[in-house]
Amino acid sequence: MPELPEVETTRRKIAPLVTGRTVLEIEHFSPDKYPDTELAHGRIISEVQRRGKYLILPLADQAGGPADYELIVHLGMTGGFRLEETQHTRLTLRLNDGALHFHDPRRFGKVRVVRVGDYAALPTLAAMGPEPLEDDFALEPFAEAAAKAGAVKPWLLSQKPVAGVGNIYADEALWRAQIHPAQTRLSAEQAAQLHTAIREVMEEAVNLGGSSLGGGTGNYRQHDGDWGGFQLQHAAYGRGGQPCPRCGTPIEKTVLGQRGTHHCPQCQPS
DNA sequence: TAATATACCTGGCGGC
DNA sequence: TGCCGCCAGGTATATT
Repeated sequence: MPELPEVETTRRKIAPLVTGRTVLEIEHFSPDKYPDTELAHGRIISEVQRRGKYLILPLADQAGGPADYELIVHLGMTGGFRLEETQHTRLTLRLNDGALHFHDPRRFGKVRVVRVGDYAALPTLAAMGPEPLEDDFALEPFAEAAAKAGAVKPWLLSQKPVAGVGNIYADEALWRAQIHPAQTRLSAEQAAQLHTAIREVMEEAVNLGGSSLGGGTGNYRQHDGDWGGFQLQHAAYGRGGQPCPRCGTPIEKTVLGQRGTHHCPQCQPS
């Protein structure tokens, strides 16, 4: 399922296909699910930005002019862009120079057009924490918040301490930092380990094009059908019952905050 | 205010 | 072989 590395990979791949293009029409049959998309018609996509797991496409009414609206896209669990229409195409972005199809089997994805910076309808985006791969993801405020936080994994998934961490990368980062997912109030040393682990995991996953998982409908693939490669590096996520790569103890699968959670009971004691 | 629970959604898969 | 029900999980919303 798309988390920050998968969304960043999508951003890099679709940017050359849409930047500078005029939106002729956004076609779909779900006005409730994809509101205000008609506001994009006739506008020019000036660039493709990313904030956490959201893609943000600023829209200007003339080439080189300031953007007055933004097309916001969240891939949900199964969303992605395709060059060809599929059985699960939910929305089509028709441009003056081709088209992109939003493929989303489980319909958890979101697409909407808003005034620039007006994220009132997207509270998670409005309250998004710092980007993990940017300099503003500073250790000090992270450690300060971690010292007061509840269970660390749900805290990470809230997007407030750091942007873009989902279930897979939360499990992987906690495994690397050797912290139990349910631990509360991290020590300064643990916060520093986790801070480093989040950066490492995200950086490696972005470099490998994200994770593609087999089975279920959670398959993430890039717009051209390419698969990511980070799933081959998973140490904990999806490896319940298999030996921990660090100590050999079987990885335990539990449920925490309604989410499947994987950890090593030896390396990540509670 | 914060933490926790639930709904949304649908294809794959295991069990019978 | 076919049917049934569980499972996956990011976000918004409701509840505690």
